[in-house]
Amino acid sequence: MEGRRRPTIKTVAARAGVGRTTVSRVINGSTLVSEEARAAVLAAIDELNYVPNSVARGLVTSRTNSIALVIPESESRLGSEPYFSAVIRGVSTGLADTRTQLQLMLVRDKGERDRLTDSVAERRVDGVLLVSVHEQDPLPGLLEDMGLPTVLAGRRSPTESLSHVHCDNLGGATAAVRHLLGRGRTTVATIAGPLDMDVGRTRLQGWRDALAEAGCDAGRRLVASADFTEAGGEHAMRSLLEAAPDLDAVFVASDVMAAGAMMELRRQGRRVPHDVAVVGFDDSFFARHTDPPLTSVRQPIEEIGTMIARILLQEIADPEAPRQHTLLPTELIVRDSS
Amino acid sequence: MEGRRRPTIKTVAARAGVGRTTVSRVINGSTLVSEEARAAVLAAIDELNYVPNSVARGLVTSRTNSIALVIPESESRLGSEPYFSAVIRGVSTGLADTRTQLQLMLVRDKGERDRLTDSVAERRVDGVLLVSVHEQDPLPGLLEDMGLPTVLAGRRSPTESLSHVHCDNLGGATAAVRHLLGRGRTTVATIAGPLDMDVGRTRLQGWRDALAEAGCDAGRRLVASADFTEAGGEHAMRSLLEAAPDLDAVFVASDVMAAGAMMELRRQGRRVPHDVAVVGFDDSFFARHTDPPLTSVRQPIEEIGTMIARILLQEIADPEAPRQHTLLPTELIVRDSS
DNA sequence: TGATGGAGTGGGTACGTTCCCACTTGGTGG
DNA sequence: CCACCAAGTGGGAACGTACCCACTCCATCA
Repeated sequence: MEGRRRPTIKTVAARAGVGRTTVSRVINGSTLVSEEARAAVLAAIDELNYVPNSVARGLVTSRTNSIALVIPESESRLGSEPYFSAVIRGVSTGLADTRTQLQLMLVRDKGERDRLTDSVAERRVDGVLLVSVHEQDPLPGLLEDMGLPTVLAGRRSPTESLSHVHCDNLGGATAAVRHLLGRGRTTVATIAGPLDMDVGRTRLQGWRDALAEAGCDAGRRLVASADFTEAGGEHAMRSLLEAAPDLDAVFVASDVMAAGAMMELRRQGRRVPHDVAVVGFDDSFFARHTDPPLTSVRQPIEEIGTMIARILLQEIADPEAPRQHTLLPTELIVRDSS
Repeated sequence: MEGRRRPTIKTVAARAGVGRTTVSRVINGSTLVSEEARAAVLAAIDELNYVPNSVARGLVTSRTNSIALVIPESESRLGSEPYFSAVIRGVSTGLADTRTQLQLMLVRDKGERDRLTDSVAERRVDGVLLVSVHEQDPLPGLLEDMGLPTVLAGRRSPTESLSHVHCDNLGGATAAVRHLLGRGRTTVATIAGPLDMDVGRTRLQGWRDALAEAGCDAGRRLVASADFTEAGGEHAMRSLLEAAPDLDAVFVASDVMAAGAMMELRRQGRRVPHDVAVVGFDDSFFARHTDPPLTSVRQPIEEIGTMIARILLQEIADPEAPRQHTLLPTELIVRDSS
């Protein structure tokens, strides 16, 4: 009882004693169907165990009911970076009561990048979610030109034209630095994220703003930048200690980098927080478990994921709708490292 | 220059002055095409910027060139559990030089489970990758009945019929416990994973085996089990300390649970490793950063992901091929917690 | 009573591709 | 000189659906 092929809309129509169109109407919820016909069709669908072929449907509607989540990281960041996991979970939540499927595309090198653009060109997805975009990334512009609905988590620049959702990086960073100053620290350095990303630049600006308003030094020797990886944080910490051995606090633009920085501090015999206070960003789950537990700026990553998914669905439904720019708040979580 | 619709195979054929079939042959690499025709077609494709419509292709070939990765976790495990991220990355690597797309399906509740089976019934994927399967999970059997190629990371039981890749949980667990005994510990408890999962039972068995071979107590009071979450680990540690206040070591079946267990130990004033030695499982990236750094059994998670992807591709290409069962080695990484 | 119109219906067609098959060539064997 | 074949080719059909449109009812209204 397995040999028979899958039933089609035609089979159902024959079984229910109606035309194909009527079956189609029932499936798609049209009201122009008599109760009688509807009941017959539903019974037939149930008996035959019929499921519409989404590929055939996609051919005529030119919709695939699936979206792509693009994670363009060359390094091993997905492995260690809870950020991406949280976004994925949030996106999945945003799609929860939809029939939209989620395609995950990790873009780590040229080859994967080509596969991505091909896939998009083949119209295998109705829209694209972009995470962790760099300022000069050609992909967003490409997608915009193709007219494919696109929503970003984060933004390329303060004048971002595409719909996007991001968190209050400026406010979070200034809050972190004010907190450090409030604890009596006088020489607050920073490990910034990549400076070709808005998130990197904005958090750095927050550091600058807070120091400026307190009349403190915000010289170049107190700034290092890294790529959001642990090794990057370690290396940046090393160069900071060289350039500014007198620093007594560091604001680090991500928890993963902060973990690396703390390893380097320990290696050089600086105690946290006694000698150097440390504040991270993200409030990752492991911030509670570092030695000492890490003070961090919490951002609602999962919520960002949910929102970009919802906004994308709206843009797919109505491509003419105006672009949406959403800003979510951050919150400082104080632990023992500061 | 944007208004025109996408070129189809017909457009290309007209441009190249050949028939549709010839274009199709060129695209699909058939040898029965003259050099002349091939060149003309390739030129036309290039000029028109033609990309085959994969949906139309899928309709006739009944292949979608995409597979599903199913992550069936009701809790917030994807967020904190580096395991899933590593699997995702590995799978992506295994798909790297293929044109196969990866669909991610988080199954957290009944609704998402229904969406999943519908999606599979609609034949929106060519095959399925299953992670973290519970013994009584109906899904693997369902997929097997449908004749849809399926590969598991882990297994339901030692007699698993579906293709799967897993690591040497038994060997890893015994190595961990032997290590603890070798350090002079005498009362080694364990926090096992869920006992309705093979991975939970097997790691528990490894603990038993190692204690038995040393002639040590492996009584029920030394066993607690939890759901691989941090809170679960905390709670399990609490009940262990109640039932066996004399314990001087714990083998924990995952790093995340170990992190929770260490928090509880600290809360109760037990020093790690002085009073209680702790060994985890997974060697997650944060094991180096816990306080103290966590000894852990390393398993090649990413490699597991890559292998299940490759095996699935093989089964899709040849559904009659025999099922494959692969076992990968583990390795104990000793740090300060033991 | 005949015109009007809305509800309900189903056949034809298009979506863009692959595959089957029949057709043309030009060369080779008897 | 006539089969014969193999390489190369292209038209027709099929995949399973949604949508356009024309059609039949039957109630309503002038």
